[in-house]
Amino acid sequence: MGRPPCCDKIGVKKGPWTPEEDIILVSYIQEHGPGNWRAVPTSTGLLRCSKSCRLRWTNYLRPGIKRGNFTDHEEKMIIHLQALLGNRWAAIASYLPQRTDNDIKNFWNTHLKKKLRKLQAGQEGQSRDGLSSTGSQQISRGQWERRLQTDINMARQALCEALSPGKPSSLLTGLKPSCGYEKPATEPIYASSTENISRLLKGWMISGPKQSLKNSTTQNSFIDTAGADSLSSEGTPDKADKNGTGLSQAFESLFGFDSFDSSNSDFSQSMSPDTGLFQDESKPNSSAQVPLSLIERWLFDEGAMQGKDYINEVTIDEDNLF
DNA sequence: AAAGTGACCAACCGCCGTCTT
DNA sequence: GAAGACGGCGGTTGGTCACTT
Repeated sequence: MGRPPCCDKIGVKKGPWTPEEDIILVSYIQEHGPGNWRAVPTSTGLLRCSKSCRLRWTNYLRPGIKRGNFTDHEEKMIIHLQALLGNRWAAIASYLPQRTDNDIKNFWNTHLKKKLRKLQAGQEGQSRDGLSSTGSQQISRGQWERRLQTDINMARQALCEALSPGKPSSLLTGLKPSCGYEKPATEPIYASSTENISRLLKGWMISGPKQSLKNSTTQNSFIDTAGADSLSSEGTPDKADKNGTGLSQAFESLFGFDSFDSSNSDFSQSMSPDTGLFQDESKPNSSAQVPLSLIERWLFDEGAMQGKDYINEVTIDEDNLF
């Protein structure tokens, strides 16, 4: 006999999360830390299955998530890593600590696929003119394989050194805080969690807690309901991010902070790994993580690319594109 | 102004390996 | 060892918004 079910199938709510639900989930995790998702619905009263809670946390509420436009740097890394790893979004995301696998996947499907398709179409046009790219792609593939082998070795070495107490490793200096070690003081990773939380609170204020209050008796005392009537009760918080009047009070009430301005709030610091609140929170594959700086160096090795546009060197998996 | 279309993205679904009983 | 739930992952869907006709 296995374990008891995590949640009942009946009575489980689906669809978009309300800001209220977000707050309940965040406050629970603030208290208990992420993990043990099975207990979340029962402990919080959320009518969500544990899977949904975990997904909401990892893809939206988790501290340090960067949203919005991908930088050129990130874009290049994704393209290169996708060519190397395939559609293993979680693995790719492990090299982009501020991005979720879902985000990367969406970005790939909506932007990069098209972009690369266009580029390939352009290349095929060139090929027809007598400029075949097959040879260079084969060379490139060989280079990747050699480099991959090198990186695997380096990762192993880093892991060994990490597991050897009292033996600091230079390789580890570029590792992410999710590995459970002290991050460099200047590194901003996981520092901007307030953006997520403030988004949801702002969204709540915009959309108004009116309807969500109908179904809940918790977490509501701090909400200023003024102006909520003309607004919908559900929806993605950041899509309604227009004003946040009264949010400071709400935030203070919930988390005990004066402000949640993402740039310099106390909350931002409190949610950072240094203060321990989410120290246990981790991304996959942390222990065997290849140091980011090494990967980046490898990814953007000018010499390997011979000064050409690297995208043209990427061997594109047709199955992933079409 | 209304209808049509495409882009974007949050969330669901189903599979698989791991873990617990 | 077997059964079944958990946790994680990748693929896909559906709702919303913006832009075009």
